[in-house]
Amino acid sequence: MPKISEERRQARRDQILDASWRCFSRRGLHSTSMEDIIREANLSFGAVYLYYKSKDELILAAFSTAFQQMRELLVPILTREEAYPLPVLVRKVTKVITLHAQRGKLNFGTAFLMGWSEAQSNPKVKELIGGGQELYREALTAVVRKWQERGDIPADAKPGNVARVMLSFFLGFIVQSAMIGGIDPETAAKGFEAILSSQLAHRG
Amino acid sequence: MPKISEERRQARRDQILDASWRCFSRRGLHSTSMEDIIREANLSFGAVYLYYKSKDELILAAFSTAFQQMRELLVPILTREEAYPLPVLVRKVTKVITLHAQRGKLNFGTAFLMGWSEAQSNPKVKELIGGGQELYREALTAVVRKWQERGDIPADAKPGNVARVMLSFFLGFIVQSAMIGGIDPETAAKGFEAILSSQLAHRG
Amino acid sequence: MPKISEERRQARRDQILDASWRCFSRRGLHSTSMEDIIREANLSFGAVYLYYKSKDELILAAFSTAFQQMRELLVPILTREEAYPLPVLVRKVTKVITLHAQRGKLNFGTAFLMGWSEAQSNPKVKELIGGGQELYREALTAVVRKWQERGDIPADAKPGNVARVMLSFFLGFIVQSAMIGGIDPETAAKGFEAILSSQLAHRG
Amino acid sequence: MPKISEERRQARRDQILDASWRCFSRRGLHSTSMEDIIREANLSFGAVYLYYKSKDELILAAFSTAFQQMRELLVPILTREEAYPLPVLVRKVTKVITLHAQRGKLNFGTAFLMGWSEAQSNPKVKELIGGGQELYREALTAVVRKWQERGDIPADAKPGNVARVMLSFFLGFIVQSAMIGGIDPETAAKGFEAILSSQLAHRG
DNA sequence: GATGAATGAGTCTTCATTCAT
DNA sequence: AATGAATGAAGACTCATTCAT
Repeated sequence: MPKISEERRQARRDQILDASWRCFSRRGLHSTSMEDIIREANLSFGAVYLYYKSKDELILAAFSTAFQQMRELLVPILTREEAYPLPVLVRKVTKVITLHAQRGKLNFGTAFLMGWSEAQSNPKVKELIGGGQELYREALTAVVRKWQERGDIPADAKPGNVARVMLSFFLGFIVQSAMIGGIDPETAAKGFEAILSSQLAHRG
Repeated sequence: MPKISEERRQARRDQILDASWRCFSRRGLHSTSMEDIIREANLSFGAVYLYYKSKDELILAAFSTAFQQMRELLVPILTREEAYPLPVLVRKVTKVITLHAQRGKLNFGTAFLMGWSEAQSNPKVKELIGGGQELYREALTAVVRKWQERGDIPADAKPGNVARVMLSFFLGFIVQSAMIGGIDPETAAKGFEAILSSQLAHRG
Repeated sequence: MPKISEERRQARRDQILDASWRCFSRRGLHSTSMEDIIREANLSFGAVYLYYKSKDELILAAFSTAFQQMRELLVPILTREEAYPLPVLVRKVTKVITLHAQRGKLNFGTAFLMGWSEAQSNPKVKELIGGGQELYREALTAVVRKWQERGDIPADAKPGNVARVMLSFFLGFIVQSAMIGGIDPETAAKGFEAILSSQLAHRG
Repeated sequence: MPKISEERRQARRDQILDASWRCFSRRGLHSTSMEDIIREANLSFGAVYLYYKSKDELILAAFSTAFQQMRELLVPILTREEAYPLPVLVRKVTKVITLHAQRGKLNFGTAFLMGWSEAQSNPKVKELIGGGQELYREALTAVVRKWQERGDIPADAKPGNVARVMLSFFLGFIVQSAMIGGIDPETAAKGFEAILSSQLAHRG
């Protein structure tokens, strides 16, 4: 039985993860040494290893919580009984992304880019993040079906295709925000409205 | 004046970059050691350092050429005198991305994710890739203007907003392809067509 | 004056030493961490350090008791008023070694090898074990003298020489048993009997 | 193809092994750090890892060569066409052990004790050393058979038993020499002669 | 130009020991 | 007396880079 409370234990874990993200967003995943994190967290070497068995486990936990936090904000928006119309959905989802990305002093948007990159050579990270994206894709497919039911979208369209386009846009919103900026929820919603009002379909 | 011909010199540089990408796509940027690359290229330590002063320089060159190659394929599509209609544009651009990503045996899609991640902590890479994205955004803005001129899109819409949405989509297409797949040019084009045919705008 | 009874104190010390030997025989002296021992003994870090000031002290105590236990079994055999004849002595001593080595589930034979090795770089252990061996050598010398007195061995032989041969054999019996096996008290006694019955002396 | 000659490569490996043994005999196997060895060999960190992949591999090589060297000296003595009489064999074998143990400044006798101890928790070392001991036991069995053929030893004795006794003695000679000394080839031979001249057999 | 052995600072991780509770 | 979280020095090993040949 631990001497410290589960609460305190969780606080320590959070303290370490927070320090990790401050370091990661400054120097990247692999240029951040355990010593960097340890100093940033004001802990000792041994203390960190008391809570995370290895740097790999720490990295996985860092992504896990970061992605989990955002998922908790997004799921209610995506699974709402009455689906939001497309521009509203775009505005709400990108707002969550933007807010989440600017939590505290650090830019969390970079976390996503790091995660996707890490996933290319780290199977556990790939499973973690890939699983999340598949969940979003399914949720978006359900939204598109609701749009079809109420006649917003042609009934003969494949909802999966539209969901894929929407997911691509949201993922790309993250990339564009982190890389060159100049895009925000309002911009994005307006852009989509213009596309929706277009006569382009007749010329495709 | 170099003792070997410029031609031969360029061949060696390409040989090193090819080997680098084979390694990078297998193990990631930072888990790949110079020795990995050197062995993959069948060269000696000294030889590689004769062509690239450091690993950082090699990484920069690797991204530079990789992104340059794709840009050469995309620019003609984006700057065409008569702008392609949106679904056609989507199909053509995603096709280039897909083909470029599957060049040779290695998955080049991962290269983008690695680049974006590296950019977060490597200013030179950020400038290189960010500059490219801004170029694409400008080119897309020009395309949107043409759409407006011919009445495809409402004249009062800001072309930059639509360009941002399109760029987001293309970037996200890369992410989704590399992370969970299940998306291809046809899927993407069909998804956009469904959105264009929608009545959603009236409910936003 | 200790707050817990001396009896209880000794029980705790034994509990720790037993756990130590279980660990040592599994993983060796230096691959066993204090935590291994603490977990094996079902105690806390602080508890162990209450009884042994350091790992070195614990190691010394572990060897001390292990060698002490065997000495208590061997001394009566070696100091018997009427010395056992050589083959009988061999059988009795090796039997004690064998039994002691297989006490409980763990192979105690390895304890000797570990002790000798540790002695090479740990003066206190060297003194402890070396002192014991010198005692055995003296006891064996006394036995040989008795053999001479009753005419078993030539009177002009140096008893110390014979004692040294016998001690070597016993020590080597431990080594051979632990390393490759295939030797037991009966084998050993039979081997010695064959040597004793030989005509080899006349050809030396 | 290596730039340095195989000869030079071997010299480096020997240089490292020599330094290792100087360290091992001073501080023991596990209290010797790679840095100790590196300093002793006047090399750099990387250089040692160029020749031995890990500390474990270095330890294995150290034992392998140490035991190999002695085996090359002992085998001719043990496999001689006309078997040496027992006291002569004892004198010759123990002389080799003694000389080998005092090669250079360091006491190689400790190497054996370290090896046996290490073998208890290191399967590769156990196989290496155990295999060697089995070889010696077989060679000694062959010697005993020759003794029987020429009538030195009773024909009905099992040669394996006598060989086991002899092997035990030789192994124990190493232990006794390293631990308390006071034994040398002459002492050992004299002790055996006394035993061979005894009347003990009749009282066993 | 080309080679690859050598360098050594830097990395992750372990573990004996302490001390506030 | 007892606990176990915390400490931090020390260990094995890696790897970008250099330079004698």
